[in-house]
Amino acid sequence: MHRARNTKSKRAGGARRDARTPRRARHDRFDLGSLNAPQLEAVLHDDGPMLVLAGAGSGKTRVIIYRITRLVRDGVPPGQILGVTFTNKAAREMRERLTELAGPRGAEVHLSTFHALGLRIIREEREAAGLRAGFCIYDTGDQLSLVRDMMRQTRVADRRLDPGRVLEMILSAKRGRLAGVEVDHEGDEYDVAAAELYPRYVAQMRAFNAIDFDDLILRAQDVLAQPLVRERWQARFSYMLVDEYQDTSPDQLTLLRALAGAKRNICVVGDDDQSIYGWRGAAAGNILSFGKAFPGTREIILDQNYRSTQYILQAANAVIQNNAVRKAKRLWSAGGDGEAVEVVACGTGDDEAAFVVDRIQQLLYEGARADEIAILYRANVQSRAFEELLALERVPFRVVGGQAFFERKEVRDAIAYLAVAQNPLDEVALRRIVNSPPRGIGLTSLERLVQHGENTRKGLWAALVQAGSVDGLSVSAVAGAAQLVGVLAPRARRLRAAAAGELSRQCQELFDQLGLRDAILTADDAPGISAKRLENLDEVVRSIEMFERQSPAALLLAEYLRSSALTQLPGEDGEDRQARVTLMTLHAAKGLEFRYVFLVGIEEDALPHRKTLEEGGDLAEERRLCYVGMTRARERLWITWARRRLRYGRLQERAASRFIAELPVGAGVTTHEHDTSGVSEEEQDQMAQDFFSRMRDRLGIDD
DNA sequence: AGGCTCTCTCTTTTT
DNA sequence: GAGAGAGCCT
Repeated sequence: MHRARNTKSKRAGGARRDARTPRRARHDRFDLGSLNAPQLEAVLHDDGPMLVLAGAGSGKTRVIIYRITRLVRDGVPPGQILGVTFTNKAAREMRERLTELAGPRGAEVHLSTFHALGLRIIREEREAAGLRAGFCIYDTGDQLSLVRDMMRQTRVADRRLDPGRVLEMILSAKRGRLAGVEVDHEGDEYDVAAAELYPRYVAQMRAFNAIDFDDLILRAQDVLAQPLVRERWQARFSYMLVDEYQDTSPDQLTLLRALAGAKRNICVVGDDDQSIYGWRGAAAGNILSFGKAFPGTREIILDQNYRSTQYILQAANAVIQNNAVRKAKRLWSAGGDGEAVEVVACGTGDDEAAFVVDRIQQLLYEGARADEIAILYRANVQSRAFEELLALERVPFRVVGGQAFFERKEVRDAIAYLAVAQNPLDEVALRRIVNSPPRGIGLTSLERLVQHGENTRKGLWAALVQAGSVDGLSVSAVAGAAQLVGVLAPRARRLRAAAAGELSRQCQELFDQLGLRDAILTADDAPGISAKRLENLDEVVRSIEMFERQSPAALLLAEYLRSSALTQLPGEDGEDRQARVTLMTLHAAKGLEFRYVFLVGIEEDALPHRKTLEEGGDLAEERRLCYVGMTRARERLWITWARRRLRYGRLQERAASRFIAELPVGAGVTTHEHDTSGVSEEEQDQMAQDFFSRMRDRLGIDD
């Protein structure tokens, strides 16, 4: 095995990269000879369950694509193959690479997210799933609105309880298919509130003909519990492949088992060391006990890494091996050692930002592209200091994630109008739009209408239709209701029946008639803002057009609404040709790779996050997060922390993360100080060395 | 109904 | 220190 030189020129680095990243090659040609032994074994495996433990950068996706292509080449009808991913993005990527490798037949393979798969089953088995036609899907925002409304209405919890937390409790009871929420501690307001609201939540969802994201999995599971239905679906898919298996929940596993049936041709691919979504229901245990769920499982380990240098892998391995419960594997690479991983102790948060931005500028000066560089952190707030300095220094950058997407009120409103047109029982949507744009129906009037709707058992929409006979409404409210009903009712039927080609036009007309554009223009936002919001509104109509073009004609509106709940509308800067430095959370970075990576703010309370430590959370998951971050780096990795940091408005003393102490300093990892507050270099070095020997002592690690 | 001030908290996030 | 949300005031 040749050892690439560590220090030499960019050219060497470039050539080496080409040689060892065949999986990213532009035109991947089907060539079994390009696979390593375990990869080949996974691709050639015939029938029966298989678990592929794919370490970071081990060519995981490529194995999936190759396996599918191989099955198709061996005569399996592509329509009989089901590939399941977690995100739309992953599904899209897989589709592209598959069509490239397998040709047009690759397009016939079913690739979908878990939730889209659930929806498909529920849609086709709607009655068995206990739903009426035109049912709608509630996203997290809708769920929260519902919980807030319920809290207001029942008064059970009108004090300052966090609706999100109440919702979380309701959902976890629902996931566990419990009859109710248990009141563990007599006095606990949250227990009491959740116990009271749980049955109401279920009843409301039923009344609104709505299901939430969890229901997509749970109801599909219910439907498949019926033998005839199950057999039908089992017959449809003869081979299943599941990506990112470490992120599956127990419910998803149940669904998979039902689909796999007696054939058990199920291949799951994942990495227990990259399980970082335990907090949202993923069961890392799924991957560890896959062999129990499917006896006779063939287990394959992909531990050859094609991404990072030896030093980076050694450092990452050293950290992750401190996790007690994991599948033993150790990433290795045929590449060279590369440059040492640098741990940088900074004086303050400002020093840290200065160091990172300075290094970035140096890299750019040496010819690196900005999009080969990433700054990764635990929590979104940590991006601030880096954003500011990068902006000041005019280094192009983009911040991934945050919220932004969510709060496009005008988009949500427009969609809510369509949702009501489709399903007048959808009261979350109806409440949202009833007074937006303003029609004189304030909170008091709305509550009266809701009450009337409940009393008559006909719902809010019916109450609006007969607003004239509802007690205690103001004249303006009655007029407002009449106006809303007058516009929406006659259009609703035509919208529901609209075929491809007319739906988008009709929506546009509806929006105009409702005065959505005017409302945006009248609102006294800054001119730039209202222009943006108008654009967003147009974007809605455009997305409907897109949908019309690629969908079969029947029930277009209902399908559009459901699919828009499952796929985020495209962000603003989809196509951006300029190379930019990427700033994002460690979570968001999973699955990506960069030539140069800065892991910043690696301090106690931040990387093992305070909350995890306090709330008896999962320290191992924090360590995996660190591992995920480190393994994003191809060539160079910096890990930085600050001794003092301005937080919550005050200067805080900080300690390096315990994960830093787990690094093999001296063996491909170097440390140094970056403190501008006037300490001499010798002192700084001494401090760093002292720090590490103290840390090692404390943790009982040999030098 | 809307705007203002006070108070509280301060992960991660896809579907 | 900053943003969100509740409550109070006009």
